[in-house]
Amino acid sequence: MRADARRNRALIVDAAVDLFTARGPEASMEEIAQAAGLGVGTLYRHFPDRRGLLEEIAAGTLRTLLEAARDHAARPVSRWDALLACVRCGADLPLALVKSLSDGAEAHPELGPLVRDLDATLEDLAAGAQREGAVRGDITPREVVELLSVAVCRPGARPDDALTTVILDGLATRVASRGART
Amino acid sequence: MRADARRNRALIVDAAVDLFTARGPEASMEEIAQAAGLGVGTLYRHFPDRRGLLEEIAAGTLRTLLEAARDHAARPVSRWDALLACVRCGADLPLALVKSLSDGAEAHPELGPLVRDLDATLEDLAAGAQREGAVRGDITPREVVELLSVAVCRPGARPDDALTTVILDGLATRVASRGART
DNA sequence: CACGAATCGGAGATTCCGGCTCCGTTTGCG
DNA sequence: CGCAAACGGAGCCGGAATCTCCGATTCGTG
Repeated sequence: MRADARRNRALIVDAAVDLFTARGPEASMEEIAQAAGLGVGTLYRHFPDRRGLLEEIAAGTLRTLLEAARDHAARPVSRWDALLACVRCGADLPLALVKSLSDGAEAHPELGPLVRDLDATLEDLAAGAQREGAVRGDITPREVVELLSVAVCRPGARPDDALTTVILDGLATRVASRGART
Repeated sequence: MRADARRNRALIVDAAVDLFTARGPEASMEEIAQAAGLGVGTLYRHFPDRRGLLEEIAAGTLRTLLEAARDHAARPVSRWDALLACVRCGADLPLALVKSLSDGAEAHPELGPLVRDLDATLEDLAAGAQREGAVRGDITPREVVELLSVAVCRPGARPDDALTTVILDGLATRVASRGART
């Protein structure tokens, strides 16, 4: 593969992540090509079609996050800390895009297993955190994970912005005396 | 206006609220007509175009909520309770739709003032609740309102579901001893 | 440096889809 | 009963987005 081809492929992926994150998965191929500073023809030589591009990005993101989650889950730290670590990991990934894809009706068959695995891993951590007494017990692990994904799967979400902080605090057991998150 | 015409108009509005809420403001006129059990022609006799329909629904919703907010603000209750009352009021309104409209780029000029007035009223309440010590002081009133709108402006949001409960708890000052929200 | 192969660019053919119209048919209502 | 108001939905229209195609350009190697 020629050097410029590889460079351009990366430019396309970067531009696509930006646009998809900013404007949702219906950003046009034209826009993406333009944002990458390339022609549409180039875009289509690298990816068969819009879905191909979306799937490559989403699958990569999910794989990264899943690996990170399993990695943290395997560490000898509290389940709550492991969960927090996952939240922090998600910060630099285009999760808003992934969420809108997996929410969106059907399609994207290859994403299903990844989403399922990730959910299972996170729900496991959530249940553990509840058993530890770090997370309130009056909601289901599923709800804990959903809450966290609301916090994290927004365009521009940061692990220490107001929404995330408030959700994490709301999730924490009242009596727990974890240090201030400021 | 003939009786059936009035009835059909109501059917259209109901169907449109449902569809717009469920699928966002790009639901097609065709779908709406079908969901209302009517033909497209009928829809277009009642509303000039898609935007007209959207605006009528959104403006009505905003007016209802604004009036309720001002009403609660005028009552001699704590600002926090007034804010909670507003959240509860929002429960039966199609706020997800309104939010996606006012977020969505430009357009809809007549919605601007309503949104501004509503925001001002709510931020006022939020600031008051913070002064009372009911709401944590480490975030801005603006952020408080944004947080509440995240809680409330979702399809299917209920004032006592997991996300709303967690956000309200996270918003509340830790030391405050408000009664349990279960 | 020169040449062939790989890559690019972007105009435009094509397809698709939703908005809106139009007019023959039906229905309320006095 | 009669007529005006309301309805229905097939289809026209315009625009938008996808993807193709081929001449122009660039890489990199002998």
